[in-house]
Amino acid sequence: MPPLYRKIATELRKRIISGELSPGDKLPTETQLQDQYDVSRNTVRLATALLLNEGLVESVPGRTGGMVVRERVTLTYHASRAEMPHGLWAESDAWFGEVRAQGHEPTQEFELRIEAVTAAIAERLGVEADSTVAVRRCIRRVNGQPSSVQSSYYPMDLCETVPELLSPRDIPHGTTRLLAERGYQQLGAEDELVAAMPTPEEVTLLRLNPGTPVLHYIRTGFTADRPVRVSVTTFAGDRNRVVYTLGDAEVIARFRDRDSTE
Amino acid sequence: MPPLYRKIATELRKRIISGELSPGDKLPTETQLQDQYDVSRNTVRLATALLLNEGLVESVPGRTGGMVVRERVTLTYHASRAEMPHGLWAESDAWFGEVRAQGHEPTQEFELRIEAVTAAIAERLGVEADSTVAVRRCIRRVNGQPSSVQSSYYPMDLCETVPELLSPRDIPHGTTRLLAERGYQQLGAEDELVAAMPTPEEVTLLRLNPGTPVLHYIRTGFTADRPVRVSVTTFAGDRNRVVYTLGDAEVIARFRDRDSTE
DNA sequence: ATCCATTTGTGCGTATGTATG
DNA sequence: CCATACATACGCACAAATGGA
Repeated sequence: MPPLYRKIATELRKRIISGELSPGDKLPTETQLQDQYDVSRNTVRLATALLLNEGLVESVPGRTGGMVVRERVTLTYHASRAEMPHGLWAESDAWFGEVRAQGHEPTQEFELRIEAVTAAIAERLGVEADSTVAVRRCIRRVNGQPSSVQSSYYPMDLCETVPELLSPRDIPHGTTRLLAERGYQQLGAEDELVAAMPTPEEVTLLRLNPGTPVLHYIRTGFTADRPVRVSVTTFAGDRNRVVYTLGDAEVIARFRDRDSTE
Repeated sequence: MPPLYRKIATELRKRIISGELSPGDKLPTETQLQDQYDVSRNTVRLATALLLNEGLVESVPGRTGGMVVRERVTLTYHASRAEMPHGLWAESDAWFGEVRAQGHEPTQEFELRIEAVTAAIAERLGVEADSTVAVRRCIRRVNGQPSSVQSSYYPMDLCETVPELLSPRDIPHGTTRLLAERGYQQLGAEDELVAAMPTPEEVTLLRLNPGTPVLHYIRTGFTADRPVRVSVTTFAGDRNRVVYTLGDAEVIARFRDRDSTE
């Protein structure tokens, strides 16, 4: 027999998932739920806290506020199209194009820092634990709302050959192409994907609601000799999706076309 | 100025992240925190609830219990190695091999069901919204602990040509190879990755602690003509990582070797 | 096997603060 | 300014789980 607050949460959750309550609708107020279930306000709040943590609702204070059922808009990020392997597009160009194609307005802000590496980055980048790296950080927004944060790490010795990396602005045709032009051609990459709960820093950066997980997407790019770049992208979990196309992309495109014309 | 419970959570979080409190260590008890910060028990519990939801700690009731700092063991799933494109391995064989290679003991249980499709599956599988599909469900455990749940959906017409799909047991060399032998060669696939908070069902299935997100991994497999399979894998977010190798896998392997021999 | 001490879990009541229309 | 919603904080009580005496 589950405790009261769980039962209340379960009933409300059902009403949300079934569609009886659709995005934008409001749950009964705390007072209404108190009366309805004949419980204390504290118990009601335990129930709604569960739904908040599941990301099903968000709370809006004020006269006309309440617990509002959240909407889920998903933006797709095509990882296998970005910067690989005969990279026609710069990664940021690719992202801009994708967002626009999905009917939204992309913006991004760049930032450059020189930092000491963390253990996780050092290992992937194949540099000493106490070395410094150039970090190109980029906040990407969709319709003004923060959507993802990307930090790209480059070994310092690379920046001597390619000083443009130290520019705190967008690089016109993308860093991948720039590196290739200077003899560092990215031949392979390894992508890692992890779901996690955000750190408080990520919460403020991405304006995450409580209960929103993030998707960490870590790409390590290799030339023939060694890793030349590690980029860590943090996606707001409820607003993003990462997609890979494997094998023959034609068969998939063909199906999509047939699908949309029928 | 953040509220009291957030300040307490922030201090405790710092001690965990800095390593002052390592996995297995216990936070001060609720009573100790009450005295230490001179707050009510409720406030202390609001603080620890945050850490619980971030997955940093888990609670153990009882005499010697407490809030224990959680350990993070990550298992790697190589998505680009599984079943594609010249598929040497069956997907489950591949998974078994990977888990063993990482020094753990894999087990899995199969289950077969015939179900009406959901909208999400119907769209990906290219079938009518009211049609039925064969669902092969598989719970994968690592060292006895549930690690991921995979549901593979096949259109019913496929099961007439390939009746083995309806077996509620493992298929020796994998369904991908079986389908290929019957003329349904999987030429391409599309993978989608999404971070989400688990449904209560997923919580019980995967024995998830509160505050643990999941990683949904959806693969749609295509023959030259159409989708033949959709598999939805739900990974416990704190115990799994999905990896893709893009481009020239050699350059990455070379670096790994050099790395491990030095 | 029993009881006890400790710790977290659930639940009640109350008061005051803050945001919004 | 007020009414209403959620947010923070206090206090209390008892239940459930766990390990040790």
